[in-house]
Amino acid sequence: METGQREQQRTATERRRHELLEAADRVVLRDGPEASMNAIAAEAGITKPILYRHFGDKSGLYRALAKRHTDALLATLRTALDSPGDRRDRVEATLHAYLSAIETRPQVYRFLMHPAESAATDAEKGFDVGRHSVPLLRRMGEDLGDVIAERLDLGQDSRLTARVWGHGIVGMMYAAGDWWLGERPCSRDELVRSLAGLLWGRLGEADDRAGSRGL
Amino acid sequence: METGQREQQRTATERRRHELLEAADRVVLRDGPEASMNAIAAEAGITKPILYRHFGDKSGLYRALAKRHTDALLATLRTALDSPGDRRDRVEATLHAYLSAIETRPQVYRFLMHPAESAATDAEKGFDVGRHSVPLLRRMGEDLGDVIAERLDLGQDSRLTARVWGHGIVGMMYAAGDWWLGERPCSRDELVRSLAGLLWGRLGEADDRAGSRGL
DNA sequence: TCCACGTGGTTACTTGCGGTAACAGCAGTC
DNA sequence: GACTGCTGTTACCGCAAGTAACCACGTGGA
Repeated sequence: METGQREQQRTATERRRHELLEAADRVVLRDGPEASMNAIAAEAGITKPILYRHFGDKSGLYRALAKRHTDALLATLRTALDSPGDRRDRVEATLHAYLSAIETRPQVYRFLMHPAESAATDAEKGFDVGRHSVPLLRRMGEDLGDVIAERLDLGQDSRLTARVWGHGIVGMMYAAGDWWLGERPCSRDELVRSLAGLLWGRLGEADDRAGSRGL
Repeated sequence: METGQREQQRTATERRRHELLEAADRVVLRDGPEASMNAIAAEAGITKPILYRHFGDKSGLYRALAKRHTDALLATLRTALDSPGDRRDRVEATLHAYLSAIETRPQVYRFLMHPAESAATDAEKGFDVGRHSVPLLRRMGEDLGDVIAERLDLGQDSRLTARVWGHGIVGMMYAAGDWWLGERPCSRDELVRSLAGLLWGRLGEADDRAGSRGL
């Protein structure tokens, strides 16, 4: 009755990798993205070279870490995007989901958004400039663009418009969220409603202030 | 007939500082934000300690550098915001100004947006968390929020709504611009029109695609 | 039984960068 | 002439990324 020994063997290295990622996670969430490889190795109870065997270099480790959190966040947003209600309800639910995520785990958020990356480590230098790690913002923008494209009819150039909007809306959510997280100028609900109002065209409808030259 | 010697003396250090910034600029634009202090010093024809005397530390130098470019960009945007035409014309002109700026000098843009910062160098640690350098995105958001607040009447909570919109619109411009700069999926004009359409409420008005569950 | 070998682990090193200490030349000023 | 304040230097510290060389041990043939 072989208890799948060879299969355990096969996945042993993956499980080890997973454990190392858990340790790295703990350290990064405690010390921020500038956590040293030494510190991470120590947290995992081992020494540096093993980390390098598993992840190549620091940015490799960070990419693996970022991927986990990014996948989780994207899944959450997808769920919100499929919530019941009309279109505006869905949009507001998605904004809520995003803001709630960054609010409850700000360290994760900081790590994902400001990884202090570098990449372009000579190897791919001059090869694919600017294509460094396809970070969270891009992936969210692409995903939202896909959803918009498949659900909305935007006339001619519909696909392109959907992508533009995907990235634009994600950016709006990002910058407003980042600012809000730092200053906390209002409740989450107020923020969501203001942003939804913006997306629903209140900017075009608003009255000029008396005496101003108009925006 | 003193030729204002003491005044020249007074500004001599500032002029030196300016020269050093010029050199730093050249190196950063060539090597990216990870340019070393040694490299910058060499470009300026001097050695490291002088840089440190002038700017304190690396992030000090980077802040000085960023401030110059940020001020310039903000002035450009202000001008566009004051251009003739109706509100939508102004918004489109501003989007054009921004995209044109990042298009013509992408290295400057990358440097400003992804400075790979760190700050919190023990001194202010635990003091003013997250207030690290007030980067470009924040300043643009604040500025736009001010302009909106002074020119538009947004009902109750007008000031707050204006700030939210300022940051939101800037973020939209940023993320869409970043994506566009990397992929170049369309002309600048098409991008501007798509974004303006988004801001003018086309998202709320668009039809659901046949057979989809609706966004 | 012994040997080869992959695998998880270590110590000890190199390289390079941010940052600093200590010192030297050279104005102008009391 | 001594003092001050600027220019600049060489030479160093500390630390983090990344690597080389080596160790221990369980397994699987010959």
